Amino acid sequence: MKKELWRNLPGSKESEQIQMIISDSTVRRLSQYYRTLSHLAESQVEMVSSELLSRHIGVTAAQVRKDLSYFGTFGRRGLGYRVRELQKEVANILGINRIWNVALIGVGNIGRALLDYDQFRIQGFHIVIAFDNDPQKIGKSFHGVEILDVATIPQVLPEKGVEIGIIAVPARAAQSVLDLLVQGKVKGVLNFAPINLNAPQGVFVRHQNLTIELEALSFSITNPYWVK
Amino acid sequence: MKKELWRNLPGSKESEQIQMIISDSTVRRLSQYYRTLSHLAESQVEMVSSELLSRHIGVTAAQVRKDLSYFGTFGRRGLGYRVRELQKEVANILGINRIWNVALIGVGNIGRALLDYDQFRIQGFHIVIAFDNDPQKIGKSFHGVEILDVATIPQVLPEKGVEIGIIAVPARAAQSVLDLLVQGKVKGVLNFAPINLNAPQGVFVRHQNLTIELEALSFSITNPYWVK
DNA sequence: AATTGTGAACCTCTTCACAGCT
DNA sequence: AGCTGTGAAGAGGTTCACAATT
Repeated sequence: MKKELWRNLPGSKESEQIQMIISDSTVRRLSQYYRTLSHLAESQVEMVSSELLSRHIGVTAAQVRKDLSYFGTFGRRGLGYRVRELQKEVANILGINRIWNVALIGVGNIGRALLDYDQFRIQGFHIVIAFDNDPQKIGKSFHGVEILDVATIPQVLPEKGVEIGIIAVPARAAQSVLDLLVQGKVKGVLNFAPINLNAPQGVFVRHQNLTIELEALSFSITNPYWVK
Repeated sequence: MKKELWRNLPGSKESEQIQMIISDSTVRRLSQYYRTLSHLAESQVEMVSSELLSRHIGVTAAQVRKDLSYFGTFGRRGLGYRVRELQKEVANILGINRIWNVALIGVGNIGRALLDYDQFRIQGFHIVIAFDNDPQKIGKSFHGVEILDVATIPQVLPEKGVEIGIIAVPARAAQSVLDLLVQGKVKGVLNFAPINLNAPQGVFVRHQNLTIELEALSFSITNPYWVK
């Protein structure tokens, strides 16, 4: 009784165009399931129930089962899920069963911290090249990663097989950097600049805004009765 | 016809206990409205419509008006909102009309980047003290911020007037650091460690997970038909 | 004429509850 | 007996559409 998502293939007939959208919340939880499954696998745990998995993440067991059900049937009724098997399945779903080449733009304090951040490499995201517009930095290397002129982005990215860009430049420069990344044919961008960016259809942009989170904390502390 | 949220005050009668919950999405958008309003104010713009504000953030105008309506009536029909007035109101709502003293725990690569990150100070979040468990670092200073032994957290935080903690330690140490912060009577925590944390009622914890965002990007690129 | 504030409609996500396997 | 997979119900968040106001 396998149920799977159908791609909205270009050539498919009207009647087959069942467009299924996976919510951002589900994707983010999948990433957390993957991390938990990795820990369990390291601890030699063989089987796991949706109940146990859910407690590690802080959601309900039904939520875990529902999330997984969008992609297939991975468990055994009465038994649970095989840890290593499910870990592999989730990696396939997330597309992290491979190496992603990443470019970093902006080698300021945040950029340097990211270059230094082992976790990216461990998870298969390899920063293979960096860019800056500061002549002092261009031509140098940081943590074994070469720093080039931002102007060369469109040319260099395809050569290096880069598909993901990380923007760590000031807000005023972020949109023009994004435009260069688009010229360089990246498919996804992680933006640390606190500004909304316009990307063409098909280029995915996600935002990581450090002050939003602090301000949200400030709100919760200031108005404790207005939050869960 | 002013409508405002009522606090669920401890002494209030049953019938008055109208518990209004503000969603996380609304709070995060408020933070973005504030940033946009600040830019507009710097540019000497006097009035702004919900339509214009919405386009800066990438939401609908109705969404902007609905978000603001939870807290009062700030606009003039036919005219829009006064930029500086609304900016102040949003600052009050978010609780950022003041200085927050912040403690940083973990002076590794991420921690150092945060110490170095001007934006926090500009937005009124002052990192006044840092902690680590590395004897090499304890006693030193970084960017004018003293680094103390994590063991002293419960004692030092009240002395320094710290209400917010930032956890930038490895996952395995994060829960014990949180427990120390709770002893030190912090009210909110921003956690960079990729692990779920258990906090007592009344202590707010938010997570900033850098790899979740990259993995979500990987999902979007790998399955473009399954996302918006 | 322009724009807000807001109930109602709509849509999306989460939880419930139970049939179906192991 | 235990646990998954899932349709249906429920809860929550967003958009619509229009009366009210400047």
